[in-house]
Amino acid sequence: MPRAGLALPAVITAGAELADEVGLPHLTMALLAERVGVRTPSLYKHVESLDALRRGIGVQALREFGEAMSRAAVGRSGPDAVRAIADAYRRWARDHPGRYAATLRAPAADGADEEYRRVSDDVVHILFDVLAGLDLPDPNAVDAARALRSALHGFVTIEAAGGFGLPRDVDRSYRFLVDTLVAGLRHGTDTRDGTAPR
Amino acid sequence: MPRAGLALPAVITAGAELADEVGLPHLTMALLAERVGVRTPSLYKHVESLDALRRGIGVQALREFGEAMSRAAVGRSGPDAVRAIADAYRRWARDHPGRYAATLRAPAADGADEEYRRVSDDVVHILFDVLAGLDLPDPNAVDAARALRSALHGFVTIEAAGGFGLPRDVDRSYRFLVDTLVAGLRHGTDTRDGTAPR
DNA sequence: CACTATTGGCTAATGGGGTTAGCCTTATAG
DNA sequence: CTATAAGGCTAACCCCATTAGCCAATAGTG
Repeated sequence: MPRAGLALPAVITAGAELADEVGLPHLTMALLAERVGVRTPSLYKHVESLDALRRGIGVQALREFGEAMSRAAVGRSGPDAVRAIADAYRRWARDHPGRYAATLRAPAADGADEEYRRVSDDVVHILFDVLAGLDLPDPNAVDAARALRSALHGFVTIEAAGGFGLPRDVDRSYRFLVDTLVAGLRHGTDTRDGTAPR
Repeated sequence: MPRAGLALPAVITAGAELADEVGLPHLTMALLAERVGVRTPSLYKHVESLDALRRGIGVQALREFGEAMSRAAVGRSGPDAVRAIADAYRRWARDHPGRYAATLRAPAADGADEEYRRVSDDVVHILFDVLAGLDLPDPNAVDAARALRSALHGFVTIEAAGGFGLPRDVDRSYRFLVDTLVAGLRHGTDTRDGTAPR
């Protein structure tokens, strides 16, 4: 019954581009409205709220992000694949800072965000799979995936915030991080108590 | 000449507490004013702007954070010290989410933020020092410090955002991350080309 | 102890951002 | 061709940051 729906996904995409340009915290309904050539209140015919917009950007971004990483892994295996994925991870985050920031979201109330959790899991599975090709001595792949994800996310975030003193050497540091982690995973942790940190 | 100065640092501290309670993004001048029992505009007699408040919280937080980590390291050395610091890092970040978030700041224009850079460097030096006691085969301590910092920050951030699916096992995953990284550092990366990632 | 400069609080006001309500036009389905 | 609903608009509200300008209390100073 309705008319041509050109807006819904287009608005999200425009929002994502804007977020990349001005930073997610500076993404504003007013700014987006101007960008798409509409008065601010009109946006609410397409998006429920600013928060919903951010969520939409996050979901869309996770999809694109996952695709980019998958693409980077094809035809590679082992440590080479891990490195390729790590590079793709960092490059994508740098090229899409607003989208990347939208990727991390507070836990949406009571599982309301079914879709979000799904795409998020998809991305984690990519890490999971690439680590599976590493013949890890330690069977706990969940821990390994979390470790890799933490390392990549942390590095990329600190870099984006300008947290590393000197701008030079950052590429090498990233390579070092990835290689060190892979080396650690392959040798296994020589700790044998399963005690949680106090 | 002025009168008793009870406000300046107290306001920052109150702001830090509030940030921990409601989250840094929800920290507002109005809220803080209410908290300290004053009308909103009065805050501007103590703080230049909301952004300055956040910066102040960040600097103060970095000091406290550094102290907590130093305290955790005394009497320990080697991998044990690294583990202790890692635990202290995570615990502090969990106990002070608002302060921790304030810790990461965009690069303040042109070196305007001398003080910030200093306390930030202090914290990095702690990591630096604890890694020095590890007898690393690879002399590049800067890379090692960045790696450790990235890993810890990434883990803590993802955890705070509720990014890990299941809440259980997180303690073990953290331990795994730290041990894996230490193992990797000790064995050295078996990569020998210094080429930056493409 | 009185005097005065200054601090630290207040009210009023401005501008911007999110959001809602209600109107009106226009394309589309029938 | 026409009824309908999507999609745009203006007006209005509330919350927040920030500035201007006023006033009381306080702390040095004589």
